[in-house]
Amino acid sequence: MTDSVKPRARGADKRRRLTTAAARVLHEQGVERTTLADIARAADVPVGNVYYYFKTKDELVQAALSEHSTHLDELTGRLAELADPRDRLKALVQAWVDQRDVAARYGCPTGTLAVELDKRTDGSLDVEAGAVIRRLLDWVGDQFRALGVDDADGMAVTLVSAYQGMSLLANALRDPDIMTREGARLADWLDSLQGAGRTP
Amino acid sequence: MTDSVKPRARGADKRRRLTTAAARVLHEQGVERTTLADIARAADVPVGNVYYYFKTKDELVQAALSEHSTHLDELTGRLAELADPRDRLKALVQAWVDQRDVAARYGCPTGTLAVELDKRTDGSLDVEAGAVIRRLLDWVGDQFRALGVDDADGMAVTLVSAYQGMSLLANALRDPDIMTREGARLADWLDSLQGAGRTP
Amino acid sequence: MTDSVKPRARGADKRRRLTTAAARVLHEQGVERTTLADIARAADVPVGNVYYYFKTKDELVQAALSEHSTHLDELTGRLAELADPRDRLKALVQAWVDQRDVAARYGCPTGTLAVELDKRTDGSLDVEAGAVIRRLLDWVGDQFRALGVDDADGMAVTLVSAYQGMSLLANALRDPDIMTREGARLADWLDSLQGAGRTP
Amino acid sequence: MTDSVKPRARGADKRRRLTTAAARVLHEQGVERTTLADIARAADVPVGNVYYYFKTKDELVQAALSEHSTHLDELTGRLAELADPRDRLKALVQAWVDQRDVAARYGCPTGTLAVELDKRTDGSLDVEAGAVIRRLLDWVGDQFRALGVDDADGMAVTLVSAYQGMSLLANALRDPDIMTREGARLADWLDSLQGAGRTP
DNA sequence: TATGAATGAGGATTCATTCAT
DNA sequence: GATGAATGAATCCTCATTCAT
Repeated sequence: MTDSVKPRARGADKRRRLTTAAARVLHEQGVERTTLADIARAADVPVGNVYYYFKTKDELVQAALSEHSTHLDELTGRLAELADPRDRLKALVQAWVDQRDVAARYGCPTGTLAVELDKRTDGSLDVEAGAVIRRLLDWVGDQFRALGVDDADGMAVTLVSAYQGMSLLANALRDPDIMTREGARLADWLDSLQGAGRTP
Repeated sequence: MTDSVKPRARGADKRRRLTTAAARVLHEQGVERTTLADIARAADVPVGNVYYYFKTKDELVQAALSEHSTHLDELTGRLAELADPRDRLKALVQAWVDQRDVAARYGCPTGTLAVELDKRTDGSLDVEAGAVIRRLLDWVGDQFRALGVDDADGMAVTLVSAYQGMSLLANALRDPDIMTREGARLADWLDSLQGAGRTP
Repeated sequence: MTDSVKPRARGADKRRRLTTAAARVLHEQGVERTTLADIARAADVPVGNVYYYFKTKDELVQAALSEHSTHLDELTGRLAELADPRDRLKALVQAWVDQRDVAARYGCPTGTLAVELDKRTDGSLDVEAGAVIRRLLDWVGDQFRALGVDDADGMAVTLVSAYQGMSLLANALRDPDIMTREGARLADWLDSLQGAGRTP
Repeated sequence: MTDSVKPRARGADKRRRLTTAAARVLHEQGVERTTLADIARAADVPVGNVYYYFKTKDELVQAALSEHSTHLDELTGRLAELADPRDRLKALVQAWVDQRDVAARYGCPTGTLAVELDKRTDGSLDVEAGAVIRRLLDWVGDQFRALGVDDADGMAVTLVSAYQGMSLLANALRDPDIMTREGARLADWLDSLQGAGRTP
């Protein structure tokens, strides 16, 4: 019987639903404009019950951050199957471009979260948002290193910076095509790199 | 008598103080975390008096946006004195780098404002934030055009995008050096461009 | 015209009404069982407006404490008009007895407040409640000293202790007569004391 | 088999643990500031399970009250072994003094519970708290009667009153020495009693 | 114009109690 | 009997906005 597993399964399920809903709604509405009731509604969970799973709103923000971090892991996991680091980076850029419509409407989930959390003077969530970005930087840096370029970490900053910048502009101008065009430029840049890289 | 002028003068002064305070405090704390009382206090204006000058909080946000727009005008005005468009762009980049400490703490004023306002579904402030960024894009595009490069507007997007991206990363990682390094890279890139702007 | 004074007067008035209401309602219902709405209603002030005068619930508790402290001052002020310290102490006891019905229903305002606040592990209100009691102890000690008895402070503890004890018992047993009987016993005891205060 | 008994035994054990925990935690934190979860945790019983043993929170308060009542019985039971009623009363006072540190931190368990419950307008727990105190009064009165003093019940009120008062003061001032000094005074007073008592 | 005061609609959080296994 | 999970009513507190003078 799966019956005996059900309660716990349902509990885990609710936690999952709340996390997913939090990630989505916080991305769409921002942290401050999102009420717990919004998240609860999106997850189809009674408001009072949210606190069984998350003691504070900040813990939900934290969970959303972890969710984005997990998405990053899944993405880099898939990209790891590509043999050539250059192909991995190009596939990463392509993944960004594929998200152009969401980015044009709501920006990069992690980037916009970081922007909002960095306004805080209290708490440590800002640091955690930075940590997710740093993990992306590290992975990108590893690929550049595998490519044999000088200053792999500097190039990682350039690439991720370009991604955050184009997402912000696409969002501010509500124009997904910016993602497409800048993505193409980045792909060309990656193609042009010999062992020693050139700037875009 | 200057007495009769004083009230009006003081009125204009208050409006100005409120606008300046709004620009600064909204940048530092974000729109949602800033209360009218915060701005009133920073401007040394009684809370109840704010509404004489600004009918809603959004009007204050709007005023802050205009303030940033004015700053942009002043900057481009100064840059216009440089003869070479390439020098103008390089000076622009240098101006960004000069702001690195503020950027590392609070991000680009206009960019972070745009990120926050873009989360809204109501109002039109998001559009206005985009408009400020578009004016920067236009000005940069004009310089690239003067330089004689192909796809001047596309390059403008690349440059402004890089600025927003490096500001966001510097902010998220609390590292002003990112601004310095990426700024240097952008300067190199501008130097490497073939164009009418510089004699051989 | 008193019109121009009115606003401030009304403001001060409201603060006063809130303080008085807080002192009474907190005494009657206890700190934890009293909601801000209870106090607001008793003072006939809209709930949201309470926060204009008191930033937190604890500040209202604090105000209630000050109110009791003021009552104590007023009482000792009146007693100071009596020439003989023994008479002062006896009048103090009489004042306690006069409050027997309130004490039988709700206990000593300061004592019960202290009991409740002493359960807290946070904040400093418990200390302040103790301070009010200590001021009573000090005043009583001064009278005993004036009477020329040995160990005036120890006797003060005994007297105040007796007051707190009889109030607690009267309250727990809902029997005001306990106040009357113990009050009489205390008066006898004061009379029996040898001291400089009374000629033979 | 003891197997079939075990569950019940365990059940009784849990009930006991809950009662003991309730008595302690309610004394330390007060009724209103103590959550069922606090008690459950202190008793190492799952929250949801508490309701198998106690239908409401008030029943737990009631159980705590009974616990204190039982402690009183145990104490008077031990004191009954002393032949002289005066010695019994002096031993009672000594028992109070022995608890001085707890009293200085949390007050008399029954007294502070009574103070808190007396603020209620509903329920009957306030009466029950009074009943425990009355049983103490009755026992003390019996001892005074055995001593042959006039107005034994009045003297009982005086003695118990002194105990409650000194506990409250020790608690409010966080000073256990108050218990020691007042205890000594009470012992002297008991010693000084002839058949017909004198007030302290 | 200026300003202290007022207002009420939320919003996060807590918790006793109940319920489904 | 046992227990994790669920529920919703309450409560404190915030704040944009309005008002009276």
